[in-house]
Amino acid sequence: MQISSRFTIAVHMIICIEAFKDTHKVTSEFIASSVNVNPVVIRRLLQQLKKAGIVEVKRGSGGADIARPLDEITLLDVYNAVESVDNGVLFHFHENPNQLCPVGRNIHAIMDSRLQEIQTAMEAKMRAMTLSEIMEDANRLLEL
Amino acid sequence: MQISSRFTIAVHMIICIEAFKDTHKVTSEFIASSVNVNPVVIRRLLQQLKKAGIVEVKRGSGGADIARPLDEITLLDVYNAVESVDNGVLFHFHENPNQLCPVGRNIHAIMDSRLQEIQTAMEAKMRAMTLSEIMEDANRLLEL
DNA sequence: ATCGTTGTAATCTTCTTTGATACATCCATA
DNA sequence: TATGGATGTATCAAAGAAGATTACAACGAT
Repeated sequence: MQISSRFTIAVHMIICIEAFKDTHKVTSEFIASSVNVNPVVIRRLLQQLKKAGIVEVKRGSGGADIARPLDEITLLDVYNAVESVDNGVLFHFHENPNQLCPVGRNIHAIMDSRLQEIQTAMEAKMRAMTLSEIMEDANRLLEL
Repeated sequence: MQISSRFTIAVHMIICIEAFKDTHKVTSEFIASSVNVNPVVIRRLLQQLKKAGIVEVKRGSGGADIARPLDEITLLDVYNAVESVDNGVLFHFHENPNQLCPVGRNIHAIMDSRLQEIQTAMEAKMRAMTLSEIMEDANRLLEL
C-alpha cells in the first residue's frame, strides 16, 4: 500500500503558488493544469492546506497564496494536512485479534511501541525538510 | 492512507509459529483463529513469507515453521515480503505532471531524492528490529 | 449587476483489500 | 493404497478509498 498522491500533489501546489506568485493569479484551474488533475481535486486540497494554516485562498477574486514563511512549513506539516487518516496512525492493525489466545491478547503490547518508533523516524525526517529548502532547489531548476 | 494490516498480521503469524512450535501443529486454521481472519488470508501470507525465505510450509501433513534464525529476520524483511507494491516505492506520485509547465517538468527532480530519503529512514528503522528481539518481548508476556 | 472563482455536495469509476467458497493437490499414516 | 486433514490457488463478492467529473450556490472585485 502506498501513501496517496495527495501528498506529492500538495507539495507541487505549494511550489506552483510560490513560483508564479508574481506573474500569475494562481487559481485552482491554473494549478490543476500544472499538476494535471481535476480542479476540484486542487480546491479540496487547498481547503485542507488552508485549515492547516499553510495557504490562503481568496474567494470571489480568486487565487492562492502561501500563508506563512516557507522555512516554517515542513514536509510533515504538508503531509499531516492532507494525509490525515485514522489519527495519523501509519500502520493499519488487524482489528480483532483473538483475546483467548496468548499471542492475540498480547500482540498490541508487543508491537505498538515498535510501530510508533518506525512512524516517528519517518516523521522526524519529514519534519527536517522545509519548503524553503525545496523552493531553493526548485528555483535553481526553474529558469522562469 | 495506511499501510495494510498484512504487515501486522504477518508479524503476528511469525510469533504464533514460534510460540506454539513445540505444543501445536501450527496450521493456517490455527493461526487464523489467533489473528481472527479467514484461513485463506493466512495461507496467502504464508506463501509470500515462504517466497521470502522466512517460513516453511508443509503440504499434506500441514503446519508452518520458521525457515531461518529469528535474529536474521528483520521487520523490513517481513514488510517487503507482504507489502510489496509498486517496486517498494512508498509514496505514490501523481502520474502525469504537465511537461509544458516548468514546475510540472521539474517536480520529480525536486522531490524524488527527498521522498527516497524519507522512505530510507523508515526502512532503516525497520531493518534494525529483528524478530528475535520481538520474540524476547513476546516470551516475557506469554506465560504459556 | 456581472463575471470569474471558490466551496462543496453528489455521483461514478476504478483499484485495493479482505472475506468467503470451492476444489484440486499433496502427504503421512492407518 | 485408500483416506483424511492440509495446503495452494482460483474465483467471486463486499467494502472502502481515491480520484474524476458535473453541478451549483456563494462570494467579491470591478
